[in-house]
Amino acid sequence: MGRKPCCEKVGLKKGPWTVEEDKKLINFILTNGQCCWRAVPKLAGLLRCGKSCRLRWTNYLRPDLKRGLLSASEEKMVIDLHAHLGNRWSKIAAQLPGRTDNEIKNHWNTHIKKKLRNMGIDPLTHKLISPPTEQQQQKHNPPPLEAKENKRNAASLELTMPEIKEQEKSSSSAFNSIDTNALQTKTPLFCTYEIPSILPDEILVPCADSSSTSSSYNFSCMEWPESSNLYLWEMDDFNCWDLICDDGDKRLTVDG
DNA sequence: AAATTGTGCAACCGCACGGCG
DNA sequence: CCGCCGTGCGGTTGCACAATT
Repeated sequence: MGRKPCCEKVGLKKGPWTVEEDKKLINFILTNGQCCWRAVPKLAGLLRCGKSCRLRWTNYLRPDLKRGLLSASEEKMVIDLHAHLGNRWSKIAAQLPGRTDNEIKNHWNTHIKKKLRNMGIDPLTHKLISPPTEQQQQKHNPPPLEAKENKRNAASLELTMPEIKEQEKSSSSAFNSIDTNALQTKTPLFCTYEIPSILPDEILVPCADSSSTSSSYNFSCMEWPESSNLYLWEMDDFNCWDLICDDGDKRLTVDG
């Protein structure tokens, strides 16, 4: 109530960061470490608000970030953790070294949600999407998909199911926890109403001890990819930043 | 080839929380 | 205890690029 904005917005730059700005922020943090974010833009000579600087650093410039798509095991972890924690992306990200909450949130919204829906699982509750009543079925025949996903879903179902089945075969599949019979009984063009009625806890993520907290959640069962397609920065990778300095016109890219 | 539509992701916004005086 | 301040979090938006028509 009546609280001051986090920063004086007049004259501040918004939108995508330039290489020049990245350089300034990186140089500042390497020299001074992470201090009061509010002071960072001023001290670093940036026309950004502190929030923006923090976000840029944590989500993109941090040297310990992994780049690239989440591996199958990471995806599985995200699903498991989401079942426990809900949309607490920062808590989920804390369990996935090198991943940011923003990245996981985006991946969830664009990939995982879709996959779970295609499998007849509600991404919010991690339970089977309940079959509609007869009335509902009459109202919505054929059953509507979410507006934004209609077209793609209709086109991709044939592609996604074999993918899912393929993943299923893999021991490190992101979908190990899903009842395989439920999948095998479905045709590529299955709809959610064809899902066999099995109890949600039969197909859903194997929850850890309910008494466990997010910090004590045991992932010893998880397989950590040794050399996935991920690109993990190491200390030597700070050298990447030399490229930034040498190449002022290009956007900062660090993906292999 | 051009126009339209869809997708993925970086970044922004506003609120909540915790520390401090 | 209260209010201020800085920071973190989660939801949402905007835009570039890809796919489709």
